This record gives sequence, C-alpha cells and structure tokens, in this order.
Amino acid sequence: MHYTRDNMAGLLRSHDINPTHQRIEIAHALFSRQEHLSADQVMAIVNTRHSETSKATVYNTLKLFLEKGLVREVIVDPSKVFFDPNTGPHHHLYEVDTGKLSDIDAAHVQISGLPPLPPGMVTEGIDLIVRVRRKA
Amino acid sequence: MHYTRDNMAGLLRSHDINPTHQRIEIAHALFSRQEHLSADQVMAIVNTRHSETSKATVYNTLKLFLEKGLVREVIVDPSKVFFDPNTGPHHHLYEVDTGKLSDIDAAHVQISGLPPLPPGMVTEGIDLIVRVRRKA
DNA sequence: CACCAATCTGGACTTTGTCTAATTTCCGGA
DNA sequence: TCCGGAAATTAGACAAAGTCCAGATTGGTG
Ligand SMILES: [Mn+2]
Ligand SMILES: [Mn+2]
Ligand SMILES: [Zn+2]
Ligand SMILES: [Zn+2]
Repeated sequence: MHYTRDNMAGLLRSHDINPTHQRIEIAHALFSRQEHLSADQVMAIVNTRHSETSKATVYNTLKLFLEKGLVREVIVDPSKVFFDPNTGPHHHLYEVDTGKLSDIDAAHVQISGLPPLPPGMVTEGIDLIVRVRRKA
Repeated sequence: MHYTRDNMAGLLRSHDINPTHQRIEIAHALFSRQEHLSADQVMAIVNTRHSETSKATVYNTLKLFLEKGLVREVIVDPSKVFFDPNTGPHHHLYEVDTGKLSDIDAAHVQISGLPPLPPGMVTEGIDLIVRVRRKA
C-alpha cells in the first residue's frame, strides 16, 4: 500500500476529519513513513522545504488524529510522546540506548491471567513494551 | 513490614547508597506509602512541615535510587514519571481519567509468543500496562 | 581546628506541550 | 461574484517537568 498525498484526503475524510493542507501534510508524514514520530519530528518533516505549519497546528492536529482514531499514542520515553500510524493491535519493542521503537504484531502474542477489572471500568487498551538494551 | 525512618538507613546502605538526611526522607516518603509517586509529589511530601529539600536534590536522589535499583520508573502518563518502591515483578493498571496507578502481581500473568530479540540485545524489562476508563 | 570529598542548594535554563486572541481560509447563499 | 460566518491556522506568551552548574554546606579524618 502506497500512501500518497492524494490518498490522504480520503483517509482523513473516512475518519471524519476535514482534509486541510496542513492535515494532509501531517498525515502524509506519518503514513508514508509508517514510523513512530514525536510532535517535534512531525514538525521538522512538515517544514523541511519551507515553513508552512505552526507548532500549534502540529499539536492540535495530532491530538485530533488521536481523538478520531487515525493514530495511536505510544508512551515509552518519559520526555516525549510518539504518534503511531499503525492502529492495528500490536505491541512495542523499545531500544533504550537508541530510542528506536518498533512494532511487535499482537497476533502471536498471548497475555493471560490478568485479574478482573475493577467494577464499572472498561479496558481502553493494553500496552506491552519490551525494553531492550545492547548486551554489555 | 513497617518502614520507619530508622529502617531507611539500612535499606539505603544495603543498596550501596550513603544515607543522608534528605535521602532518608525521600526513601521514607516512597516506602512508608508503598505508592507510585511523581517527583513533584515526593517534593511536596518531603517538604510538608518546613522546606528542607531542594528540587535538584529530589531529582538527583530519585535518579540515584533508580540507578541503584532501589526504585523503579513507571512511564504511563506523558506528563510525568512515577517512581515505584515495588521492584518485584509486577505490572500496572492505570485509570486514565483519575491518574490512579495500581499494581498487578506478575505471578499469575503469563505473556507468551513474543518474537526473538534482535541479536546482541538483552531484555531490560517488560512493561505491561492495562489502561482502563470508567464505563461510559 | 583544617582539610577534603561528598552532598546539597538556588536559580537559570531547556524542552515539551498548552492556550489565546488575532488572522486567514473556506464555503454556501444572495 | 461578493458577503458573512464558521472552521482552521498562527505567533507567541505561558506552564510544567526536568537538567545543569557554580557555590555553599556537611561530615569525617588527621
Ligand atoms: Mn506543502
Ligand atoms: Mn526532616
Ligand atoms: Zn507501533
Ligand atoms: Zn508498581
């Protein structure tokens, strides 16, 4: 699957998001790379050629994408949030030295024996993060 | 098990940490409560009666405790790190609305089917976070 | 007491993220 | 085409978490 700028408009519309120029650029940054990006990285990518998207818009847009379920948030690094264009069920492998973050398909992973939830609560998600480090 | 200030000195020594007044207070804040505390919360607790520990010392000390394996870091909230006096194997339940964080004993939880690690890497830890929300 | 190393401190600084009031863009109706 | 208003974008001020550093304090040893 190729993610072109032209595709983006449809993708945004299908998630009930009005496709503006900035939103298309931000979606394109995420989906064409299929990588985990921080707001800062999105900002840098979108403004490489010439500055055209403000910091406020980058943050607003990423939050909008999140609310609309177009992207997912990954919290592994205490200093910044990563945004993940992959919303399918998957887990993460985090290389603590380098900060590199990669996906682990949830299909083959099984988690069992979790205690029952407190009453009146529903699971919003289960995050599994494997933290790895280069062998000493 | 009761965690008194007097106990703390021994606990610190057993982790190769020179027990100073500030370090004892900070350890006591964490261990007497057995709760997940942010740096800010530790700061507030330690300085309730009268200000006696600086922000720099709180951060330095928590980092030292972390390095020495006396506490563990829990990253669930993008805005702040929590410090966990429980270093035994366990997972976390996070109530996203309230920010309440509680432990899930790892004894009965089983995680299987994880892919092999990239060569030359070792697992530093596996964090499992169950994010829950009050039912709509 | 004098010395030295370890520790602690205030406060400046950085980074990530939020907020707001003003401007720009977009679109539908006259 | 022109107009009015809603939606979106913007610059920049602001806030909060965390880092850093140079100087002061502490506590033990000779
Ligand atoms: Mn462009
Ligand atoms: Mn005290
Ligand atoms: Zn991912
Ligand atoms: Zn815990």
